[in-house]
Amino acid sequence: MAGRETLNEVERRVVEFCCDGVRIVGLPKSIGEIYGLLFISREPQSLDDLVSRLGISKGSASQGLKLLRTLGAIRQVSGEDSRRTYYEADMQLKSLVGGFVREQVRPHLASGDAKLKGIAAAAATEEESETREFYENRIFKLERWSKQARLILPLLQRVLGG
Amino acid sequence: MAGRETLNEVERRVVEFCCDGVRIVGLPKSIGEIYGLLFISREPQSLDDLVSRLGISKGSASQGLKLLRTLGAIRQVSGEDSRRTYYEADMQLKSLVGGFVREQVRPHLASGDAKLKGIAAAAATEEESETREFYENRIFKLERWSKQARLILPLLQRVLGG
DNA sequence: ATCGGAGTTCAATTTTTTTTGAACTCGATT
DNA sequence: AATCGAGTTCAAAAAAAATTGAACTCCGAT
Repeated sequence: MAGRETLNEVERRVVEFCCDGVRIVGLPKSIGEIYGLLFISREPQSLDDLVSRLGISKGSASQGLKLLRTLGAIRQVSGEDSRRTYYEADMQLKSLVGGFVREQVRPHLASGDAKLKGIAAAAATEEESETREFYENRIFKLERWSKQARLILPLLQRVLGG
Repeated sequence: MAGRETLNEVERRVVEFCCDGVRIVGLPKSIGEIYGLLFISREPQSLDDLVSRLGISKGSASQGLKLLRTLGAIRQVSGEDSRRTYYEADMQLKSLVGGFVREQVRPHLASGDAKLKGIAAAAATEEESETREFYENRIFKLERWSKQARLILPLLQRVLGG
């Protein structure tokens, strides 16, 4: 059963639902397909199961599984064939969001902060004092935004998780 | 001054910063450029100012302004030439996020909910009772996620705004 | 009522992102 | 030590998204 080559209606719909979901957060469709199928499968699935049931390439499946692993959205488990690796979905929204924040959001915030420093330095060289003050005021706003973004993250965790 | 054709260093850096920002939330670069330049300009800018200073096409500028207007991220104001429309940036993070949620997030949540109904209906036709129960359990989880996503939104508003 | 120019639209083009597939690695099997 | 096959890699192809630009609309001035 775990190895049949087509999706039933529930599976198809859940896979599509997950595609929509990952697109919202800017991840490619194949990620949603893989996660979706793992999510709605009773048995753990191997890479080749995903390839044949979703009709995607080995390359996509391999890369998709890799990303989902780094996000902590799936888990490796053992299955019937001892020399394959099988996967199942982690279902805690908390850990999905946590992984996403850690891997995709925090790096951006960090590089944003670095860029803000550069902007401030450039503004400091502005000679006309009114313009310089205007710039400093604007930069202050940007810095506040960055702080507020950071503030959201632990809050998210709290709502979803503990 | 408002009409010069190049960006100074502060302007360039702020524009780039905003590009990065909008990419995170999945909007095209041109949106970030336009918002960024309005954000860091002391004078309101017209469509043609944006075209010449950012080096983008009229089409892009027009479409970008339209989207930013629907998000409530910019405001129309009057400027020196009475027959042009000038714009300035709305700087309240609250209203930016509010507009984004209203225009880009809520519609997805709504269509997601509709799809969940379809999944539930499909699951109800599953004949094997263990599988059906498994599906129902999974669908329950998806429904809970959807609820939690909605829960976040007002919370966001509260942190950023009121 | 015609003209001029600001702004919009959308099909074609360009750019970016995603997916593919064939060559490869590596560990287990004979 | 040669083979098998699961999984990875990455350059090339395909698909998707953004941008352009030329034709258009609309309004105000002549």
